[in-house]
Amino acid sequence: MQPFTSPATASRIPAAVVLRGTSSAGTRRSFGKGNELFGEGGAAEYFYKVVSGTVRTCKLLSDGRRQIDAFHLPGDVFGLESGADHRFTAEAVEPVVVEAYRRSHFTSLLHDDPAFGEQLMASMLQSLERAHEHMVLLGRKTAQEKMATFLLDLAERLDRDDRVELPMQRTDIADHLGLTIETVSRTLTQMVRAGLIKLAAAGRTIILSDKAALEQLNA
Amino acid sequence: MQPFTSPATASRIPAAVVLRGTSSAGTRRSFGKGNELFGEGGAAEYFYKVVSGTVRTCKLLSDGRRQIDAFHLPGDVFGLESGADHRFTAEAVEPVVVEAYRRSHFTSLLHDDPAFGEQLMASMLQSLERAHEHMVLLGRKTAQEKMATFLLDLAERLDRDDRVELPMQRTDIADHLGLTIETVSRTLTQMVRAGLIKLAAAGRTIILSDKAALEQLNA
DNA sequence: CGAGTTTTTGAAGGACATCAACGTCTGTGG
DNA sequence: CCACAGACGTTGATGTCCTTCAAAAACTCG
Repeated sequence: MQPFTSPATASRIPAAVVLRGTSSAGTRRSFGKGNELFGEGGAAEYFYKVVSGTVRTCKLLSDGRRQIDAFHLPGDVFGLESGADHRFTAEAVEPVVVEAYRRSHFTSLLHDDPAFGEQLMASMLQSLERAHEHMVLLGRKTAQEKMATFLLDLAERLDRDDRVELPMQRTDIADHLGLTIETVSRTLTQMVRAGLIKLAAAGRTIILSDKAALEQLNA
Repeated sequence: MQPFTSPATASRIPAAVVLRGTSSAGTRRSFGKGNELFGEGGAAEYFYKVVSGTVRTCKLLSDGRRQIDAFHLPGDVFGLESGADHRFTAEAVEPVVVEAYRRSHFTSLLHDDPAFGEQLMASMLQSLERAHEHMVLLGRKTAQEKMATFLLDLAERLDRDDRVELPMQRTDIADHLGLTIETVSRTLTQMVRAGLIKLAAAGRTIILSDKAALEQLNA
């Protein structure tokens, strides 16, 4: 249903975001567009921090329905598990560079490098907050509201004021917002007609022309 | 839209679940049915561990739409925040006893009592996993599937094999599953007719008569 | 340029929501 | 103990937002 896109595009290594406040560095790794960083059920040997690019983490139901629980942008940490196995899949939305940390070092890191431990705690708590926020979106918002929230959030996380370059395609957005690709497309078209946004670069760039209106939809 | 239920019912203090693997204990507190433990936006001075009873944590949209992100049962930890304020509201679904920990002790606890710190980490990671699982439910499951998942999960967490005593009312279930109260009711009725469950005790007890079928719906 | 992929648009249908009324349970006071 | 009021839950009729099915348009990249 959701075939993994072809390997393609080897990735160049861009400006590095290094680990803050600690000396212990992870291993750097690159992944091409569509490649899997780890799969649901696989051993959770490492956890990751995005250096550049975008990662999606998702879960699948037996019949192929997919939920993308988050897109991870540079600086974000993901892949930490309480059990031995990964509970979701992580894939590169676009060419990605990550810093990988051994999970086994996790506990010892916590003790030896309190600063690092706190940073991890903080990023976990942030993930949790995002998850909570996203549950409101999935459970209680309309398609328009979902889209508005998504665009505003992305703009903020990408440090863009009113122009978002989408790293992901419509299918990904749909599976993130709990919609179909058609509804995503239609909702965007409606927003264009309503003057809330403008589409550019083959729909991959979105200009937030009426941010106030979008924020109102954000409820 | 969602009026907080009347105070009522003062709570008796039942068998205690104490903090495992550490000497540092929190402060014990009781809350009556419907009472607020803390509110969205309030200072996050404490975080909590449920001793007995059931707590719901929820978020509200400006127009009153509500999303209950989780029900917390005995042993569960909730209320940890990365920022200074609570990002959601916590209320007692039924009379509740909790153990409250000062958030300010959080960091020091982490250093002084590694066991406690790890336990916290683990419970945060568990929350995160539950959140991910719940996002799949909210974004991609049908009403029937949502209900099946909810019932099976609750049965497991309550250590019940095939009989669930619901601590919460239909409205809470609806706001947890991203449905309306009517759909919750209708879905239960359908399941009764299909022989998957039986209702007892004024609909507050649910007997899982065909667990296999429910698990199939659980996808 | 042309094949494949991604996105958009259209028409029709369905799952769930909304609006409305009725039934049932709980607890309180006569 | 029973009656009654208010809360909670169920059921019915109707509506709508989003999905599904289908096809065309736009874009990508060899």
